[in-house]
Amino acid sequence: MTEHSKVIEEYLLTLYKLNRAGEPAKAVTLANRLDTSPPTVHATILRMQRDGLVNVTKTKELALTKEGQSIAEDIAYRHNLSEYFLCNTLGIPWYEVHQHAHLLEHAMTPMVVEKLAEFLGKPEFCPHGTPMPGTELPENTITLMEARPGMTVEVAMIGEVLEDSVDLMKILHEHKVMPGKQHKVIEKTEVMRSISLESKDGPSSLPFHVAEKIFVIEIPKDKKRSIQP
Amino acid sequence: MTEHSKVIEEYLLTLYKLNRAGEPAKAVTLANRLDTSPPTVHATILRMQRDGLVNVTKTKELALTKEGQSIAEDIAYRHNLSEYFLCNTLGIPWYEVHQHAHLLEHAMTPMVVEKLAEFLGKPEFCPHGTPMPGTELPENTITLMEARPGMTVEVAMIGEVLEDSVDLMKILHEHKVMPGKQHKVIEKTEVMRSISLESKDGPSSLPFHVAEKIFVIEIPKDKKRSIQP
DNA sequence: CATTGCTGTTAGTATATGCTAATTTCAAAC
DNA sequence: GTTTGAAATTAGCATATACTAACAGCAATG
Repeated sequence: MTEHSKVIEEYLLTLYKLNRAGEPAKAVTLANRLDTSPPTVHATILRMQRDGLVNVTKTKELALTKEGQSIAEDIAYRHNLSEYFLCNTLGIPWYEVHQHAHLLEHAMTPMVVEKLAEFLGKPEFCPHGTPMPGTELPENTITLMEARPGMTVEVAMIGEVLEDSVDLMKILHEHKVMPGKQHKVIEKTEVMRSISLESKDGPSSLPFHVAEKIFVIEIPKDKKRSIQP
Repeated sequence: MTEHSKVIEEYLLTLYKLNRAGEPAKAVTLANRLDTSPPTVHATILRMQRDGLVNVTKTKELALTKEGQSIAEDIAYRHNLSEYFLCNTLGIPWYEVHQHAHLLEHAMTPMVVEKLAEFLGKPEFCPHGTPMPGTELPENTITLMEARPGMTVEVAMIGEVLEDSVDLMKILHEHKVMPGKQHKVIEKTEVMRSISLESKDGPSSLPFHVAEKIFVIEIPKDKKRSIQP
């Protein structure tokens, strides 16, 4: 497993995240996510193919090779571990750790990863609730879009796409829409294209495109708020 | 203070260390330290001049500009802070933290630096005894080369040039030639070009070129070993 | 003073990463 | 089936970072 440039690592991680989110991994998507021109993405993908990191299907889908997958998981782990550290050890707010981890993830030797993981107690989720590679969200996880009015849900994970906007993250933070917090689904209006919630910290309203990226678990009535006194 | 590439940061840091060690900063030296060909160094220095990071004197000496100096200090701080963290928090052996810090130093945002410094209690020295920018070694620090037989000395700092060789560092570690440890200077032989020491952990012998890079403080007889029970 | 040798510099290349503009391809829509 | 529009690709270029080979400049040495 040779070392790869920051750029290549970024591409690998993005492909990995697209896969996990079940979104099609095409060159355009990379161009958008990475804020890079299509020709540049094209050239980079050629190099990645040459180096055995991705394969391009007939339908132009990008598929990670074994090697590419393995490296991508490694980067994702370093990223999530960094976020956990920044948040829980250094006390940087959970809604802005992403950007700092973004740099650190490319600068950790295997020894640092190992020792840091030990120090942190081998966490299985990052502060946004994203499971480390190898770990999964509970079976009964649904998106907030799928939750029905009347349900009480506990936030499990804030989709990684949302992490890119610190502003949005900050708003989620202010409304306590964060892993571990419970909210009651009040209504889902097509006209406003938004979902309104109610928690002990007050009401919130989330547009559909955001609700789609928030993963929650339904809490049976009798267990409501049992976790948060 | 714009952001600069890893490469430029390396050049700046190397120039900074040469300055502090009182060694002349020429292009060849950079080429050797950075293990890079002279033409490459030449080209890079041109860019650094263009960007106002260094000036080249008539005698071809490289001098950091205000800007260059300030950035270099910042990198040195990030490096030393990383080493301290890796050693004292993660428990990575002091003799091998350098290589890991070498990567981290280029990947820390100002916020991470600030929070990490707070978390670590604002240390003033790295595990090799190198003072953070702004801090100085005690006035009475001398090199081991300057110490005379019969003296008892306490190691203050392992010169940064030595850090590059993990093998050498490991040997220093095994002989407890590390910051805070006391040794008695037994003899200094011109023939062997080495200095022999004796500590409670046993005898050691250091070649002159190494002794030149080890900084120590003389311990008055009546205070011998007062620090290490 | 001429030679030797280190240092610096030029010339010529290569690769990774980026861009814009233009062109091709292909599937979906009319 | 032809049109249309998004996606992919090609062409052409720029910059940072590398290298080797060749040459220039200058100081120390004989």
